[in-house]
Amino acid sequence: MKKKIKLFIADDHQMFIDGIKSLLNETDWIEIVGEANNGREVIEKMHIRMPDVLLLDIGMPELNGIETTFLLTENYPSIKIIALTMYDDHHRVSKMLKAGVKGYLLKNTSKNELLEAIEAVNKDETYLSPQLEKFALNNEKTEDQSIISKLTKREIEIIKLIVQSSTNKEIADKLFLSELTINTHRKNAMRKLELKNTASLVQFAIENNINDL
Amino acid sequence: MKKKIKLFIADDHQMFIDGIKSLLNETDWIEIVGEANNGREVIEKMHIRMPDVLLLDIGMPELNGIETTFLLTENYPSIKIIALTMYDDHHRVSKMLKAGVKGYLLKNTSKNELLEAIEAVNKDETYLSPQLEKFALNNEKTEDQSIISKLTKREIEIIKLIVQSSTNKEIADKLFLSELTINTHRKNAMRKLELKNTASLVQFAIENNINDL
DNA sequence: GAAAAAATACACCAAAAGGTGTAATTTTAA
DNA sequence: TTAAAATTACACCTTTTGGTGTATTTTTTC
Repeated sequence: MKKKIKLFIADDHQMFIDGIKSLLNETDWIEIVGEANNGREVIEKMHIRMPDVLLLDIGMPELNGIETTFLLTENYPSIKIIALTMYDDHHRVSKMLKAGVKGYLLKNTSKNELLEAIEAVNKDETYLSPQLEKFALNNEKTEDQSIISKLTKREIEIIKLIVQSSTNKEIADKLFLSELTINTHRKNAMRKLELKNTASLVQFAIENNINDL
Repeated sequence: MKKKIKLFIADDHQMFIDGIKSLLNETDWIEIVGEANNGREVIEKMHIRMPDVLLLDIGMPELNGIETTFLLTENYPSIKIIALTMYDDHHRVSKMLKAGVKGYLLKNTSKNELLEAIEAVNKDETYLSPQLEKFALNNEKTEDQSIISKLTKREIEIIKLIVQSSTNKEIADKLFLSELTINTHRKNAMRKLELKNTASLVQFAIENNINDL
């Protein structure tokens, strides 16, 4: 019999962890060596029994997925991380892959896919949820040609402040710029994103996590 | 041996369903008789093998938790529903209890709590996650004194459309009302919520899931 | 069936946002 | 070391939002 794969599970929903544990205990080639409910806890517990594979929910509090991944791959380069997410947030995939994850799974996939993913990343292969693969592919060549990348640094900065309910005047005061300049950036950003008003801009920003860009 | 409790699971994350199934299969007094990934599917599949208890994620697409609960308790008054949620959205608890759920569980609780909840509701008792009980208690007297409950039906309807980036004029056309009326509702809602502009209104609406209210 | 709440609609007016275009300066990258 | 991109700033003008108040009608609730 082949050697068991040592697995660590991190998710802020204990019920989900319990479920996955039970699910994986049905196999004889996976052993669960640890669990955590947030990023900080992962960092703390990881070294106790070093896992081969880490199932990491990227929507956890305290430390988010990207930060945790960076910290972990720095300290434990051999760890294979599978990012778990609820949303089809494909714009994050490349970011997470760059941060060092080997797999990217949506939670609305089935048991079988999970097992496949664990097996694949353990062999140092990359595994993406089928729904995500198409994005990853045209990602190879076009890198990050998402509409967001058209925005300049200043524009993103200003959008963040708009989402925080600041008016142009307030933003201008904060950044020591003319209110007219802020308005120009705001309008330019909206033209690039093809958005028609503040409501859609805020929506867009939240959906696309502009805030942790 | 006591009769097995027949359980139906509804959650939009297949992986979660698979986990819970495996978890519950470890017990000998629960039998899973069905599963679904959205509210509509629950309605369709429910009658095939009538469950005693329904585990219902309230954040599903197609039909949300409250709507699904209403439909189900109307057609199957004997069904015991346990609402599952990720967030500590206590302002929804009373609403869901009124809609007919017998239990309310947060996903960040453990396996044991889940089993306790299933057992309790099957005996027609009410079960709430310990974290929620305090809210339910002062809920008895203060009902739902969340700031949201100050909003009228019309105001909520209009906020939803604002979040969808509609202008007052567009909303007026859609609802066959005067633009001035829409503006009045908008301003009244904002005064009640103590919000100063569209950006904060959209933020608030998204954070508080106004959309499935 | 009276009182209260909600929905409708307006006046009047101020502030903010949004559309289009020009232009000088600064930063970045080829 | 230039060409390109980004940042800053303004003009001119329209539309949309937002604040405060009044008032009539409709719906709910006690």
